[in-house]
Amino acid sequence: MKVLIVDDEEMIRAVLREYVEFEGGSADEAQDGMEAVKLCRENDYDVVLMDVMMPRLDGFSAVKEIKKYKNIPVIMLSARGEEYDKLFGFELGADDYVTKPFSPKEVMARIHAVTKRSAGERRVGDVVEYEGLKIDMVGRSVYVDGEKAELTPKEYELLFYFVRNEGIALTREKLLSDVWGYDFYGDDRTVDTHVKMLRGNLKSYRKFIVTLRGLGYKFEA
Amino acid sequence: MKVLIVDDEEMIRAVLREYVEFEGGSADEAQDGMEAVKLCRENDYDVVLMDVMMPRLDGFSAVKEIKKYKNIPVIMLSARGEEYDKLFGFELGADDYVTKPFSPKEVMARIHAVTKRSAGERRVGDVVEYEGLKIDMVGRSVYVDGEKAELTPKEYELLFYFVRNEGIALTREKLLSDVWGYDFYGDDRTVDTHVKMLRGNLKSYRKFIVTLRGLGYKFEA
DNA sequence: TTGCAATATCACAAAATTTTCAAAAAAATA
DNA sequence: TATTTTTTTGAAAATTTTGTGATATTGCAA
Repeated sequence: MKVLIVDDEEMIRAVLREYVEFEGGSADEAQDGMEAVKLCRENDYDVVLMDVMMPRLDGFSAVKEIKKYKNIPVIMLSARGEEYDKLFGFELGADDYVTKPFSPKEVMARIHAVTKRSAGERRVGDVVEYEGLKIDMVGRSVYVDGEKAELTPKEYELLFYFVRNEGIALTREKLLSDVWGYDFYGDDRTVDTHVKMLRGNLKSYRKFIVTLRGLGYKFEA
Repeated sequence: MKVLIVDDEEMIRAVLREYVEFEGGSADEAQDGMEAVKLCRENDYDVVLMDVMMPRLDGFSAVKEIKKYKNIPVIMLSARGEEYDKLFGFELGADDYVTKPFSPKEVMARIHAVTKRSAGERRVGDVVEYEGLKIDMVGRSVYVDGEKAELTPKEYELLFYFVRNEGIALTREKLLSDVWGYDFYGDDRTVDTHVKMLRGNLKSYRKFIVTLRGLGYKFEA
């Protein structure tokens, strides 16, 4: 497995490289987006780990550039809570993201996930349709029977998260920690309210969001 | 939740302990790495908060030592500016780090994050099938001859517990303590009622839940 | 700053679930 | 077979959980 690690902090690169090599992979390093683009043009990588905040060319722009000519899975580093929102604002093709601070163990798990993703699993960049419900995660738009649904940012995030975890039972805690952020300290029932609003906007397709009594919710088409 | 707080400053230990206990957890304290290693050998903690700079045995060495024989999540507490130290800690098996001065709220959030993370690593068997009985623990759904069975939360939990302990004789006491919780104060016969309901929902596959007279029940396929 | 939209909290009614309990049924025992 | 023990069952009471509307708070742009 060949990995490209893009981060301006040498220590982070070193730690990630160590983990990749420990598992028998090899890694190249780039200090910024410009270098990353250049290396990707010259080499074939199985996956790119890309920091967001970097000098010269930032992670978002680098991904955009790389994806123009090569379809390599990209995992973004950083993008916490609020930045998660921005992630969708850009027209990028990141396949996954990891919030800092991350444990290298977690990063490795994501690498394995994106490199051998099974056919049925969803990626951030997919456009999916369930009956008359069309969801475009890159364009950040949702259509209900052909009509554009105006969702709030949280509603988009929640829906996208549901879709990426189709068929999986999700507790309120899991939703709060993954959609709101691991440092969200608040009421469980906040989830309920947002589910209510989201369901309202999905009109007849509210049925896809199933209540799992005593547990939480699940997206099921 | 049981936490081990390792720091040579008594003030810091006290503050952290207060927050842990406020949230219903309990905390032990160690003044240095040596003490921490000793306590970890003797007790089971859910998470360790470990300072880096300490007399006798520093935080890194302590983590290294502890991780040799126990896989406990460790959060490093490091002073600002110790950039190198943070990452070195990661390499040695720290699961997260917090820079001083930290807000107790932040520390608590990280505690929740790492404890959830290690708990989530346990793989719940994906989908199992016994003849026409299909059980999907991840999706929290059960199918009887292709038709979805609508179970109540306790019925799901009970069934999943049975399946995870296939072929093992389970007393009512054991079931109550594991499925209902060790703090359940109530009638033994409650189990019977739930077994009845569950059997009813499993239709012809009720046969898998075997009554062990004078003992309890067993799931046997 | 104000005003506005988005987000979060809360309380309560409605709905669903869990528990209790006692009678009936079944199994074991003598 | 009669007796005892244990399990099954049904039904009501008690409890928990969810959906929703009202309200408070936050964040942000003008």
